[in-house]
Parts: sequence; structure tokens; C-alpha cells
Amino acid sequence: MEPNWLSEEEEKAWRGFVALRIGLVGHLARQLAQDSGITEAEFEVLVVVSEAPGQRIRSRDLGKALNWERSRLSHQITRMEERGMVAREQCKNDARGFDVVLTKAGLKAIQAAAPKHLEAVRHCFIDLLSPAQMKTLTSISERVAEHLKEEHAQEE
Amino acid sequence: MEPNWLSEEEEKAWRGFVALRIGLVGHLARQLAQDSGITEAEFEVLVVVSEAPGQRIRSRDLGKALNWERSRLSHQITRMEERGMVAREQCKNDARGFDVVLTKAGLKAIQAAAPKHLEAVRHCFIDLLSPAQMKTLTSISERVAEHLKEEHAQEE
DNA sequence: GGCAAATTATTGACATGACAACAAATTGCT
DNA sequence: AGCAATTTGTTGTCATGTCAATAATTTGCC
Repeated sequence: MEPNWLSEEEEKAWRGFVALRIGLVGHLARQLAQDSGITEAEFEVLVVVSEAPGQRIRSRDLGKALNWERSRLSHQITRMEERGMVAREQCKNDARGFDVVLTKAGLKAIQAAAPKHLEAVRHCFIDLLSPAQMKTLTSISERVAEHLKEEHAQEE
Repeated sequence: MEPNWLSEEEEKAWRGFVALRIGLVGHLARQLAQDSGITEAEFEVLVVVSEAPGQRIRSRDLGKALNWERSRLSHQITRMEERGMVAREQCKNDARGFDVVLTKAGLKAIQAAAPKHLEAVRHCFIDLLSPAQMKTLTSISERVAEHLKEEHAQEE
């Protein structure tokens, strides 16, 4: 099979994306750890739980919102429970399920972290983009997401 | 501090980027594992080493090319040595240094994996983008990379 | 030459995440 | 009701990555 190598433009776009992902995500993770003492994973969980009605959400739904594997979520919740950020409570209707509930400490943590993280995202990303660039990026994301969805649908 | 929340457009761009990064990278990693039985980290190392003159590169330079931490590279090379893909050899001029050398098995692995991975990158990303989108993405990457570089320079 | 500082690489401990095996409860079909 | 299939969640194991501590060597300056 003769590979159809990337053109120079394509190569630049691909390498750029790879560098962007690694550089930006790494930077934001470090910033979050330094400023707020929490990890990105913890931040993501806290955001979803804190936005849920009653600051309580069923594990299943949390997993869907984050698009995480079951086991990953389970491990993460265990760790966050140990750190006192969330608690597990039995689900009322379904004896299989658990609700993840925000604790006071968890609420404090997310309230302290969110504005700083938002500021970092603005400063290192959003504010660097023109409206046109932002629109293009959104359309790219949508296009790829759509494709991956189809791809994944075919596998089943 | 009153947070300056993201507008709808900004939110879409940011969430889109996050989803793009996770979805695409995850997909490519799985594809690489299934098609070629290697991880992304292994692939990256093999690419750089195989492109180096004599298919040999000093650990330090490999680290710079990949932009990896020392320890990460050291662990990774240890694992890949165990799997027979590369070997360590003493550096000639510098008794501190080691060259990472591609083995026959490593060469085979990268030769088998590269076209498939390239095809996956095309199919799931590059071929989905218009030339204009590609240019915009490149400019976004450059803009953010430049910013992060400045940011990082200030810290020192 | 000689010694402090920088460079290069390794190691161990720990956090995280992926995968597979498992357990328990619910659903759906007959 | 009854039983298989599905859903939900946990657990153990392993691969990977980060951080801090360490060791060996080279470089730069006097």
C-alpha cells in the first residue's frame, strides 16, 4: 500500500492540532493544580455535579455527561469521596444505582476553582481567537464529532 | 471576583475543542492499538527514531523532539526495550548520554503502523476539513503556541 | 588544575486511566 | 410468574505519566 502522505498544509494543520492539544491541556492542568489544588478530572466532575438539580446526580448520568467509562468514574468518585468532595448515596428508585452528591467542601472547591479556571481558558485560548476563528473551530469540531459518531455507529 | 462567563459562541468553541480532542485522540489511539498493536507513545517514539540519521538518536534529542519529560522518556524507552523495539547504546562523545537505536522489530513495527495510522488521521480528520478550515486551524495553533511560549518564558 | 553549576539520565513512589471479570438489580418477553 | 438479556456499578490488574530524589558527567569560570 503506497501511503498517501500529508501535504505540507495538511501536515501543518495536523501537527498544529497535536501541539495545541498537548500544550494547552497541559498548561491548564498545571494552572488548575497550582491555583486550586485540584485536578482536571476533579474539576470536570465537580462542574457537572454542582450544576445538577439538588447538586446530586446519578452515577450513570454523570458518566454520560462526562462521556467517561464506568470504571474510570467509579475510581474517580472513590478518590473524591476519600478527599471529601463528594459522597455516594443510594438511589431511591433503583437499587443498582448511586447518586453522587456534592459536599460542602466540594462546593467550596468548585466555587474557588471555577473563576480561576475560566480566566485561564479565556487568557490562553478564547481571547486569542477572532470571532471568525471561533466559528471555524466550532464547525470543525462538529464535523469531526459527526464523523466519529457515524464511525462508532457502524462498529456495532 | 465576578467571573466573566463565556458567551454562547465562546462556550461552543471551547466545548467543541474539548470534545474534539478527547474524541479524536481516543479514537486514533484505539485504532492504532487494534490495527498495529502499539500505543500512541510507542508510535511517536518510533517515528522520531526511525527518521533520525542511522535510525539512532540521542535520548536528550529524542526528548526535545517529543517535548517529553526526561523521566517519561526514560520509562518509555525501558518499556520499549523490553518489548524489543529499540535498544540503548552508550553515546560516544558523552559518557552521560545514551543513544536510542531502532531494532529490526522496531523498524517492522513502524513500517506496518505508519500507513494505517496516516490513513486514520486522514479519514477522521484531515479529509474532513476544507482548505480554509485547515488554514484557520493552523493559525489558531500558532497563535496559542506563541502565547504559551511567552507565558512560559515569564515564569522563569 | 580545580571546583561549583549545569546537564543528562535513572529510579521509586504515587495518581490516573483502560480493560476485563465480576456482581447485583431491573427489564422484557413468553 | 420465570428466566434470559440488559443495565449499572465495583474491583483488580496493568500501562502510563508526573514529581522528587539521586547519581554521574561535563562545562565554565577562577
